[in-house]
Amino acid sequence: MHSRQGHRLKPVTGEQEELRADARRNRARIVAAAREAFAEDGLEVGVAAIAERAGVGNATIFRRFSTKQELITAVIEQRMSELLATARAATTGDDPADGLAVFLDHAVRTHVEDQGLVECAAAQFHGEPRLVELRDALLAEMTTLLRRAQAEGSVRADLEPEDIPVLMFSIAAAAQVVGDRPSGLYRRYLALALSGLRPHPDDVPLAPPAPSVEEIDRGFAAR
Amino acid sequence: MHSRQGHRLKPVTGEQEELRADARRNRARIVAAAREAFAEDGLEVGVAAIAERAGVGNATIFRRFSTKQELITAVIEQRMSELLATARAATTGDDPADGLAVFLDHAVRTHVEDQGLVECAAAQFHGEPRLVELRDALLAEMTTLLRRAQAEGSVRADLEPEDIPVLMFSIAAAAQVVGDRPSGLYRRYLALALSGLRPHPDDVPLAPPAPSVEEIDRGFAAR
Amino acid sequence: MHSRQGHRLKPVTGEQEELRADARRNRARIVAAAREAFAEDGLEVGVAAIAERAGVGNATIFRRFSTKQELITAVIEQRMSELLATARAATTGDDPADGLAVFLDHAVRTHVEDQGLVECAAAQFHGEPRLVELRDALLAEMTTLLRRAQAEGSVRADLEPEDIPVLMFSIAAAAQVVGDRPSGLYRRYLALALSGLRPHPDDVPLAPPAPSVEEIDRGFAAR
Amino acid sequence: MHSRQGHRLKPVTGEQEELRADARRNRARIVAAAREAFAEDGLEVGVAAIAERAGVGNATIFRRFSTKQELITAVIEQRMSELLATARAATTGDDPADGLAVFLDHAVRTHVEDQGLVECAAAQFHGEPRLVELRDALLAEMTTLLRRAQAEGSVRADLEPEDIPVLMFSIAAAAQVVGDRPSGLYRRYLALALSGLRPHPDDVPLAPPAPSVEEIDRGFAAR
DNA sequence: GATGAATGAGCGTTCATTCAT
DNA sequence: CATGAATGAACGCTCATTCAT
Repeated sequence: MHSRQGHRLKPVTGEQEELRADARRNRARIVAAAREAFAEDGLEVGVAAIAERAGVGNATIFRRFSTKQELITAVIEQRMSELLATARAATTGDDPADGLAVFLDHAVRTHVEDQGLVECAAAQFHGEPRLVELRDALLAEMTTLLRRAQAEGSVRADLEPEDIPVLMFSIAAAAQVVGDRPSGLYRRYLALALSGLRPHPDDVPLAPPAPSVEEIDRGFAAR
Repeated sequence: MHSRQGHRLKPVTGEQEELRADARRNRARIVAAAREAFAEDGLEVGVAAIAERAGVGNATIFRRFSTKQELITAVIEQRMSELLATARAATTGDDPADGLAVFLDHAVRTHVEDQGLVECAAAQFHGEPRLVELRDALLAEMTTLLRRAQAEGSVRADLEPEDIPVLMFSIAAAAQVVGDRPSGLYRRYLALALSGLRPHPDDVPLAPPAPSVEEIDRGFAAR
Repeated sequence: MHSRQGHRLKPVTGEQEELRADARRNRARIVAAAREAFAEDGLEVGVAAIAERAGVGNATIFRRFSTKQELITAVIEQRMSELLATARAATTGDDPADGLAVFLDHAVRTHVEDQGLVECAAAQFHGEPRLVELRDALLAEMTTLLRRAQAEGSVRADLEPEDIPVLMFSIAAAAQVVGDRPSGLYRRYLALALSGLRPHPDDVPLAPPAPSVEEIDRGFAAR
Repeated sequence: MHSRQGHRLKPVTGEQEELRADARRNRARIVAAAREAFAEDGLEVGVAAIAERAGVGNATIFRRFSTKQELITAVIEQRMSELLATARAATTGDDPADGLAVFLDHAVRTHVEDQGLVECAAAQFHGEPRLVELRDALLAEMTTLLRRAQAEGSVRADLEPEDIPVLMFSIAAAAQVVGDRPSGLYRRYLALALSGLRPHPDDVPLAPPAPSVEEIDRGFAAR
C-alpha cells in the first residue's frame, strides 16, 4: 500500500508548478466549472458559459488551457484520477468478486451522471501522455482485480483486463440511452452484465480476443 | 407471417409519393449522403458538407427537409426501418435463441459502423410520430423473439422486451469506444452479452425492473 | 367624355395581347394575389407566398414577370389606373372643392389600406414608361381639379397641380404611422390638410416652388 | 427651465457606463455607421455592410447588440434623444408659434435626410422601454409647445399634442416621396401645413378625435 | 404554357480563439 | 496576471431567380 505512494503519479493537473496561489485557484475553479458544464450540457457548451460559471473572464481560460480541447482533457484527467482511486480502493478489499462489482458500480454511476461527457471521453484520448499514464495505472488495477476474481472462480477465465473498461462504457451506455430513467436503472444492466461474467457450463471461448492496449489506442486515434 | 405483410407500415420515407422522379432521386441522394456524413463525422457535420457529398446545392436540402433536424430524423427513420426488416427476418427462423443472436449481430454491426449517429439517435427521438410507430413495431418483434427464447429456456425469464434495444445500444457502445478495432471486435462483447442472457443456477432476479416505454420516452425527452 | 375615350391609354396590363385565355387569367390572378400580399405584408413578401395565394406555381410568376420588380410595377400600375378613374370621376362633378376632397379621400383611404405598399411606390417608379404615362394622365386631371377650385376661390392660388399627389402621400403617411388606428383616423388629417388649403388673410406665398415633373422624376431616381 | 435639468432622462445610450474606453468608442462608431447605413439604404442593409462602414468585424456588432433589432432600436433612441433636445430648446423660446415652427422644421429636416429610417421607426417601437420613455418626454414637450400656441390664438384649438408627431411624419413623408428634390423642398410643405394650423373662420371641428397614446401604441403593434 | 425542382448568394447569428488594456 | 473586447470562419436557413419536366 505504501509502495503505491512510491510510484505515485506526478501531479495530474498540469504545468501548475509555477502558478501563483490565485492562478492555481482560478485553474481549479475553471476545471470544476467545466466539469459541471460538460456534465449538464455536454461538450458543446461554449467556453463563455464555462467562464461565467467559474466566475472568470473567458480569456483567463485560454491563459490556462491554450485550447478548449486541453480543458476537456483536464476534466477527463480529473475523472480518471478519481476512477483510479476507486479502483485502488476496490483492490484492497477481501472479496475479489465484490471488488469488481463495487468498482463497476461506482464507475458506471459516475459515467451515467455525467451526461454525454464520458461517452465522448474516448474520442478525446489522442495520446495525451498524462491520460495514457492514468490509463495504464487503471489497467494495472483492473488486472489485479480481475485475476483475483478469476482465481477464486467467480469470473470466467477468458475475460481480459482490457475488457473491464470496455464493460464499464458498455453498461454506462445502456443506462444512458434512456437517461438512466427511472433513476438508478443502471443497476439493472450492471447486474445483468455481472451475472454474465460468471463461468457457465455451456461457455464457449470468447472471440475474437480482447483488444490490446495498442489496438485500443489505434481505435481511439481513428475517431 | 404473410399477415405481417398485411399490416405493413406505410412507406417509411415520408410524403414522397407526390415527388417528381428527379426530386425523388435527389431526396434519396441527400438522405444517403447525410447518412454517410453522420456516420463518419457525427451529427454536427454542416449541411453544406452533406450537400456537397450529395452533389446538390445546399438550398436543395432545405427544400426537402425544412430543418436539419428533419433530415436527421429521416436518416434515423431509414435505419430503424432496416432494423425492423432485420427483426422480422429473425422472427421467422426456427431457432429462437439463434434469432435473437442473429438480430443483435446485425443490429450491433450496423450501429458500430455508424459512429456517433446511433448513439445520438435517442436524443433525436422526441415524439416524432413516424419514429414512434417504428419503435413500437420493433418492440413487437422483440417481444416475439424474446418470449420464444424464454419459452425454450435459452434466455433467463426476467428479461423484458424493452431490455433488448438497451442491450443493443450497450453492446454497440462497447465496441465503439475502441472504434471496433480490430474490426469485428464487437463480436467479442456480443458473445459475452449473449452468454450472460442464459439462465444460471445462481441467478438472482434483475432489479430494478426494466423501464416501460413511457419511461424510455421520458428519458429521451430529458436529454 | 367620349373624347376621353378617344385618347384612352393603351391596355394597362402589359404585353398581354398575345396571351391565351388561361394565361391571361393566370396573369390577372397573380397581380391580384400580389396586390393582396403586398397590402397585408409589404413588398418584402416572398414570391412563393404570392404564387401560393394565386394558386399557381412560382415559376409561372416569372414567366409573366421576368422580375419581382416587374410584378410590383404591374401592381402599382393597376392602382394608378384606379386612381386615374377616381380622378376622372371627381373632375366631372359640379363642386370643384368637393371634387378635390372626394378624390383625396378616396386616394388616401386606398393608400392607407395598402400598408407599406404605396409609401414605397415612389421608389419603384424608375422611369417605367407605362407608369409615366399614367402619372401624366393623373396630373392632367389634378390640374383641372385644382384650377377649378382655385377659380372659385376655395383653394389658395399658389398651390400647384404637382402638389396634389404630394399631399396625397403626405396625408396617407400621417394615418399610416399609427396604422390608421382607430380605423378611419385618416379623415382627421385629411380634414386638417383640406382646411389648410383654403385661402387665409395671413397667407404668405408658399416657398420654395412646387417641384416640376422633371424634378420629381429626378427625386425618384435618386432613391 | 433649470428644473428640466433636474428630471433629465438617464443617459440614453444604454448601460454603457461600464464599457472600456475602446469598447465605448467602437460602440459609438457602430451606432453611427448603422445610422448612416440605415439613412442611405434603409433598415434592410446587412449587418456586414454596417460592420464594414464602422471598420469592425461583424461579430463585434453582436457583442454590443445581441440582435440587429437592438441596433435599430439604439439608432432610433439616438434620434429621438436629439429630437427631444430640439423640442426642449423650442419650448424655451418666447414666441410659441415660432417654437412649434422651429421644432417641426428641425424634426422634418432630420427625417427627410434619413430616408427610410424614420418612416420605419414606428414599426420598431414595440414597447421598448427606453423608447417609450423618450416618447413620453417628447409628448410632454409637444403639449407645452402646442398649448401655448393655442393660448395665444395662433393655432386652432382642436389640435391635440398627439397630432404633432403625426404631422411631423406627414410633412416629412411629403418631402420624401420626391427625395426632397430640389433640396429643401420640405419647407414648402411645412409652410403649407403650418398655415393650415391657424384658426380660420370657416373651421369645422376636426374629426375623428386624435388618437390616444394607447391607440398609437396599438397601431404600432399591429404592424 | 405551366410547373416543381434546383440553386448561389446572402442573411443574421455563434463561437473558439486572439488582442489590447 | 486577468480581463473585456475583437474577430473571421462557419453555421442553419431564405429567397429571387433559373432549369428541367
